[in-house]
Amino acid sequence: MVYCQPNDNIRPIIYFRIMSFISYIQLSAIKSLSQLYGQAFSENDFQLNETKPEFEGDYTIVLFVLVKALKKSPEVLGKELGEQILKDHPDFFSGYNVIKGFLNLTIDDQQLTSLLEENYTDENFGKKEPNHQKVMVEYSSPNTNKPLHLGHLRNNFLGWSVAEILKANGNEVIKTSIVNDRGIHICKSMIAWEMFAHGETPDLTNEKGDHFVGDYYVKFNDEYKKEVEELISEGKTKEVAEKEAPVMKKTQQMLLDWEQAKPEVRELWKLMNGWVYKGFDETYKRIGSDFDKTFYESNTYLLGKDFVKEGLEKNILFKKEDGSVWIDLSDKNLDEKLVLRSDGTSVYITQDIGLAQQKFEEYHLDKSIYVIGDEQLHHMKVLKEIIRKLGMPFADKIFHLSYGMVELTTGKMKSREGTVVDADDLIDEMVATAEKHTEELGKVNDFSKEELEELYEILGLGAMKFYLLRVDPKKRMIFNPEESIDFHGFTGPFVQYTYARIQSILRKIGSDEPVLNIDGIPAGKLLPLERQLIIMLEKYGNIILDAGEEMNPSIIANYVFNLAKLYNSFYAEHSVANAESSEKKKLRIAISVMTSGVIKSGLQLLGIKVPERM
RNA sequence: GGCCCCGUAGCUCAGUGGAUAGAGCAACAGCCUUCUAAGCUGUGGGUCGAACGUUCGAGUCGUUCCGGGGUCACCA
Repeated sequence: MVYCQPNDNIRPIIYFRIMSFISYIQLSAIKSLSQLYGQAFSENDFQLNETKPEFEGDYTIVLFVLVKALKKSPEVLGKELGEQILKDHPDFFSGYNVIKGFLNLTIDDQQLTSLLEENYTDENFGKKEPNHQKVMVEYSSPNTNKPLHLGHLRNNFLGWSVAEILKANGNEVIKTSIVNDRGIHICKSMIAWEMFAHGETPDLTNEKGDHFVGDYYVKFNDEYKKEVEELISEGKTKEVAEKEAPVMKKTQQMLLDWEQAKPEVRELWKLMNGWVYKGFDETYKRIGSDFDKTFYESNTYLLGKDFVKEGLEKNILFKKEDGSVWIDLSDKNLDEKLVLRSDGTSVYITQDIGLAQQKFEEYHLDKSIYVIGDEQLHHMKVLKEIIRKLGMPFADKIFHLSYGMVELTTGKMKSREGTVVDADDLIDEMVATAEKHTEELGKVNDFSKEELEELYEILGLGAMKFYLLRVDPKKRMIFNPEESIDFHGFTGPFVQYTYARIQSILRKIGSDEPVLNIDGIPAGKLLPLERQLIIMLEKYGNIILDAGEEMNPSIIANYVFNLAKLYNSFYAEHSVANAESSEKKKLRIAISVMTSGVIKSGLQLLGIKVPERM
């Protein structure tokens, strides 16, 4: 985004607050081109890239397109433009070189140290001013008949992180969840509990409520399978057996009773959902998921019926002979879609229409984001289309942030086959791994028990969140237990380690020098790694922008990893505390402070905390 | 079958139409008397699924094909 024209009367340092290097260079090039060749240019007339490490320079203008337009050889054009840019912005650039069709520009060291000095203690570096946009992010949205599993974790981490990234881009964000607290699946657990529990409760068995209820869901399926097999052995067909199994009939009756608000059914329902919520809350608290507003399907499942009536009157919807109501989407390459059953009850999509409407009315949203798996791409497309056809104004403000399934190395997760990775178990395992590694290394033996436990949580969850967020959400991912448990390389703990390492340096230096108030970082020749770090730090603002536009936390994860990697190379090469001169020491302290700040900030956008020591 | 997504190193993944396609893991070889070795440095490993096409230039864009997945319920 371009905010203003570069002007030689304004010192470049001013731009640091309002404009990224890359924007500044782009405008500089446009201006110098116009001056040179007497015609107007735009950012589409050339390409601006980061210079590849094997060449000298920081940013590169690709000249080929210009070569064509201006009918000059790349060498001549590059030289003329390089000279002109340097002449126009002598403070900002210190040199250029032309190789083939590439004009490589080098930023002046003084600009880099100025940028560092301006920003190195700024906790909000890279984040944007409020843009007065209201965005709702719906995520998590669990069923209350079984505990959360690995797939839910990807959803939760993704939703939470995207919400944070959107906040960092200046949006006002409302996090919500729609709890799927009613329906046949809940009744299954309820029936099984009535049949087999003999009054047991999570308190009596000392079990987490969601797991407790989930166990009865499994028991239901076992019983159901048994009954179906019995009926088949009595000579019934599979279809008939599945319909007539007594336990299934009971469950369907219970659903009807629930809908008629039969008190004893509602009471049991409330009781068992209460157990589940208690279990969920524990998990949510542990993984850091939170919601500004929770919708319950039991409150929203009747919504949307008004629109059916209205749609019928406007002839947008039509009724079939059996009384069911449909919408024809064949003009959008979609089929006819049922919106009301023949018995007059609503289907999933009917409530979705109603809830969407409620969200926009209640919160005056500019955008509504749904974090839902990609198996519902079709459903969300249909929903959007129906809303558009019904003439609701917010159809284009609905965005489905779809993400791929998490699969295991052994294949897909299936709850009925017991091949799910339970969320709580996985977290425990990751935290235990963190404990194991930490004990082996023995660096924090002086920590109290409480401090150690906190550290294990930070590291275990950091590893897990990073593992699930480092891949493009759109792609389905394979969960490899051995790899996920690795704390080396492209992992959360690696990045956390870099942070802790910097804190260690600063603690040691801080005792005799003020670390956070360096007056005047001296100019001077920067070493390659010093330059690279400052240039990389400067990019953070654009990274936040990209991640926001794409709604993709993996952009942050990749950036923060590369930053940590670069710092570690720097660390191995140059000493901060024992720098060659006091000027270099000041500079490197500032680089270290800013690096740790950006790491902390970036990880925070992923929902990952940083330890001061590890 | 229609529509949608994916195919890059042994594995997991990066890669705004631009220079010799990059990381991590795994393998191998080095580096702890100096700021945390959960680290650093190096080596090996690729017909970017295939073929055409567009372009000065294609892993990236288009078409076709091959392979994998999803989806097309009076389920949620």
